[in-house]
Amino acid sequence: MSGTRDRLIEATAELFRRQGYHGTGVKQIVETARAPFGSMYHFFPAGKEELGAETIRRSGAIFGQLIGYFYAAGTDPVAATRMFFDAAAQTVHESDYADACPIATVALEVASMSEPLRLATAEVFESWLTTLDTHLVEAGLTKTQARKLSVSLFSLLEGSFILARATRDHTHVRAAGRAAAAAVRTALEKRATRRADPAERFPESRRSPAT
Amino acid sequence: MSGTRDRLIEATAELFRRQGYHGTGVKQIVETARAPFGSMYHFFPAGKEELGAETIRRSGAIFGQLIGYFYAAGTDPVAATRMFFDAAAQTVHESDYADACPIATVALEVASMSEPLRLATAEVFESWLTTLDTHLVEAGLTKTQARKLSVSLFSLLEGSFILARATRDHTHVRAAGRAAAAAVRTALEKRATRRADPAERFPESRRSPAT
DNA sequence: GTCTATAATTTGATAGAC
DNA sequence: GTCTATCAAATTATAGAC
Repeated sequence: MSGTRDRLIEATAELFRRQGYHGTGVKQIVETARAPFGSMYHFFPAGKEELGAETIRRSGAIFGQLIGYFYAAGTDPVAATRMFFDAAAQTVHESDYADACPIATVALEVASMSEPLRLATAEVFESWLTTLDTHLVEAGLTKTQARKLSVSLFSLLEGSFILARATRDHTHVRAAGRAAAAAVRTALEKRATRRADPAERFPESRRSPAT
Repeated sequence: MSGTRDRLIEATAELFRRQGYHGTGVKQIVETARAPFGSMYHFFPAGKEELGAETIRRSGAIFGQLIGYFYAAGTDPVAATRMFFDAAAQTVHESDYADACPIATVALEVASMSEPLRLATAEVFESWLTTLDTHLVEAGLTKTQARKLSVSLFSLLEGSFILARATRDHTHVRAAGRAAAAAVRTALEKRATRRADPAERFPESRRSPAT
């Protein structure tokens, strides 16, 4: 059917990832997509903002699937974390520091500028956190523990993406991945400890002198 | 003398933080700074890019001083981390999710677009890491340990800023701060352990069955 | 649905009077 | 150094033929 619409979104996604929302012009989008100018406003009557929202959701879904692929059911969360960050670091490096998070740049740009676009980025991020939550809960964490850890994993990834792209040093993403894996391991150990040692349910007991 | 130049930079800094580089027009800058249009090109002959680079360095220096204030000599790094993230979360909240990192948006925007601006952001980030490194080394970590931890602290802060602004939930920054403080505490404990127990210098020994 | 021409506005930047 | 008028180009968006 209308492959043009898809090409427009794919082209926009690629340009947004590298240049952000305001750094990408509509003209550049239709040129990249090899689509006629008028088709853009045919498929997206509300213009750039509508195309932007659609692109954010599409890019977010794809990246979310990638997260789900690494954090698949039955996979060790510690290993998954290490592998995911390492793969991300490799992609950042191989793309010459162009391809990191597909929507982070746009998210920061529109956070205080466009409520529809901000909402789209928020929904995407929330879906990523939910994916991580689910897997961490399967691994034994409570929902509260899982959510806190998911926020840390998200932050370590996104923050290290910023640092890597700015300094052109992808090892920052690997380093953040090591810290992330350690955080996951610690969280899982705490769970194991609590289950194995009921006394640990009383935090006050930890105030006793170290052995 | 020329307060006009300073006002231009200050206005640009404020606009960049909220709207990014491409989302901020030169006209808007001079209006915000209440400066005549011509003055901009008088003080910054190379135009927006030159003003942008100057602004990145200025904003970066101010935020770097803030980091140095929290991580002052003699301060407990764990407490400093918790307090810094909490203060950041509060600022994000009180500014209605407008004021987070002063240069992160610009850093992502220009990473693949302008080498002079990218370099400015890289230098700023590097200076922040160095400030953190110094304090962590004073607290007893090796340079290698300190740098890894600094990258994690940076990433947790920047990543949680993205999440907080997108979702309009500043508690994400607090949560990341808790994880950051925990990472600092763990790193310092490892240091203490190694100093107290020379056997720990041989990682292989940890492979022995748990007691 | 496709494509071109063009409108309307905004962009970064300059010239030149004061 | 200040300020205005203005430029050329790029921006988003529309109209209308095909």
